[in-house]
Amino acid sequence: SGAVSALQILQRDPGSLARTGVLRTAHGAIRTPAFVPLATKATVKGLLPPEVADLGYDIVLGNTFHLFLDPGHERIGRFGGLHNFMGWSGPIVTDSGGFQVFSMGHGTVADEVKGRAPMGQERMGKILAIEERGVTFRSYIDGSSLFMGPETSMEIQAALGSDLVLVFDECTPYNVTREYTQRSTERTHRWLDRCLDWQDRHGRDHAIVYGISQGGVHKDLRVESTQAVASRPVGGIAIGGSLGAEKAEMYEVVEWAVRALDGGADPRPRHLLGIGEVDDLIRGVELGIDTFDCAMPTRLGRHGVAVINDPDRRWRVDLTAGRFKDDDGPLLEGCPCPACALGLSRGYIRYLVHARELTGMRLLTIHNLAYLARLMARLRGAIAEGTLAQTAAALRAGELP
RNA sequence: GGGGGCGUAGCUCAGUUGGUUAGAGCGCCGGCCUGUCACGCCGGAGGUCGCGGGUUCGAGUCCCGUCGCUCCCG
Repeated sequence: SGAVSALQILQRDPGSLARTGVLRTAHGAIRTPAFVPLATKATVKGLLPPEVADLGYDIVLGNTFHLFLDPGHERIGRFGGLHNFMGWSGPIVTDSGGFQVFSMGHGTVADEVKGRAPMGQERMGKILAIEERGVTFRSYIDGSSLFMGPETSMEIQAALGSDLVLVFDECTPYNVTREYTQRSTERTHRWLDRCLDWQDRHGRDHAIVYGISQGGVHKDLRVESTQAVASRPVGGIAIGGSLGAEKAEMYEVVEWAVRALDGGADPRPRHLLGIGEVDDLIRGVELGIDTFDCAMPTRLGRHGVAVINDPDRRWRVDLTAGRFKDDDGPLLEGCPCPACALGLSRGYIRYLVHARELTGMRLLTIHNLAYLARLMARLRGAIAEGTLAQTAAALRAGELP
């Protein structure tokens, strides 16, 4: 289709579906492919906006569901919108709240895929009903019963003033029947139309509305869903829902979705929801993804895990392990990030994390985000220079300091 | 000198009228975290219940002695 796209593609990689460009929004441009740090509750936990920008990030992600519960979108609206409220002048993407419907019922993605019960006691029983009109759930703030539907989500995101708006969807779980996935996906499409109707009547012109592809891990459903989303006047396409239990399966599902977009030629921006491990970002870029978001670098950082160039250990080192108590070596040899530049030892950082000092969480959050920012910058540069294949191979081998 | 209290896991403590493989929190060790409810989740190791006797079918629980700590009065 000849859809107008906010994404200006500057270079395509001849050997893959990858592309690099600039995604223009009312609050500035995003260099793509890009990783988007999470500012779920109006802050990248532990960091100030200038620090996030200085690490090389153009955009952050806020969460409709959480900000709706507290402090409320109307209050944020009175503060002039989320940009003004949190002091971030760059682009903001807001997740619609659809994923929270999933997590309130199933816990984390890893738990659901592995068939484990949700972690914690408070996770279950929060979803009261998922119906055609929307979702009724119990507030974790005060226990009250609240409702969110497509129109609610759009209204909240409008009040927040987000630049990239994600439509309200149901994130389909892995452990459900094909029939459930199909019915859920079709309902998500009807919700998409309601979101677009709302946008036509009340929306801000400069907001870029992303539809969300569902269909789970079923090829026909995934392709149909992606094409259904792309056939609507959406400004971007996000890939969501269950992507499978293993990475190989996930890459396959993502490729089905991207190839369903005019064989990968659709110029509109594509976002891969919730993915952010190092090898997944590399492959995602090769599969033509423009933006990613993920809790991994920031959440793991707060839990004492650093992202490092160690492919054999899932790119991680868990500093809370006792063996680091007396480790006077650097977090990552040769790392140019602001945290590593201080010359602090693994032993010190382990101690801070263990003592639950905020500085420990900050240092690892900064390091992890800096690592992913460098990774994405390398990938963008490689696509522009036509060296993606070699660069991706080097990055997979752990050659990024 | 007289009287009271306490000694249970590395730490702080629970242990019902004596009843089966002695618990918790924290710490320790290991695993986990992919559209985030920051300070989380799961699992594991670890104690001859200060020591010595006694009563009892059975004692961390009762009795005696002893050692240590602590409080009050002289």
